[in-house]
Amino acid sequence: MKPTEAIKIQKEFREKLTLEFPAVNVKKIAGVDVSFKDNFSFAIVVILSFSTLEVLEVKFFKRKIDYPYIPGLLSFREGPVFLNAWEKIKMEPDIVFFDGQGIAHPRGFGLAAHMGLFIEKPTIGVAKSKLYGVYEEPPQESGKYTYLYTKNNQKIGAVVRTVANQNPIFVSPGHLMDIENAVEMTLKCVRNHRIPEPTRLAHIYSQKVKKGELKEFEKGDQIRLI
DNA sequence: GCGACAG
DNA sequence: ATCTTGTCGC
Repeated sequence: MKPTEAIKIQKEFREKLTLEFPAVNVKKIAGVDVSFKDNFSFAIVVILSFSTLEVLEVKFFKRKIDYPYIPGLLSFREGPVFLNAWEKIKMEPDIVFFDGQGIAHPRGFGLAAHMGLFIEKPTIGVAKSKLYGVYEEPPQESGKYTYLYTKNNQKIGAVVRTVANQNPIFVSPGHLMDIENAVEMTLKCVRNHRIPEPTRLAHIYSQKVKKGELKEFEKGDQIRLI
């Protein structure tokens, strides 16, 4: 697909986003990440308990890379392989965290927003750096944050300090989500690292998968002696 | 034209 | 993202 065509699709589908979080009781959440090696991409989906952050299920999918990295078009590179892995998940998470932007995007349609429409689930974008928007540096204390705005002063996300004196992360809602809930839920997933658990674990697992060091599993699979 | 630019 | 080991710092 040509970039101009992909951009047209983003402008068309952003209209379908719902930036409101349905009042659901969040029990299980998911973290997604994609890694690359040679000519292959490896997508990982990790299911966690929202209250304990315990890992309940891990599934992955490998396929050839068929799209280049183009700023603003990340979902066309990582989306397909993610959807392949998503189909393997047996549990049904209430929220899905992605390693990238939600609506904090040039056309308001980043990876988390795009995938949210596909899977019809509330999604949140958690990026390590900014793609689009203007903001003021948040205070150095953990848990503090400032907002991300478009050039027209429209609020599109938050710049969150998850760990004191460490670089902030960029949080923005995808689909079926709002900024306040996105920030609140993201902070609840932070343990002792800058990156919240869903995305952090997905990243660790995806690194192991491409090295052939990870086996998929789901709760109950654990083999134990005794 | 110049700078910015998720992963 | 990836190419890559040890090393400085909280």
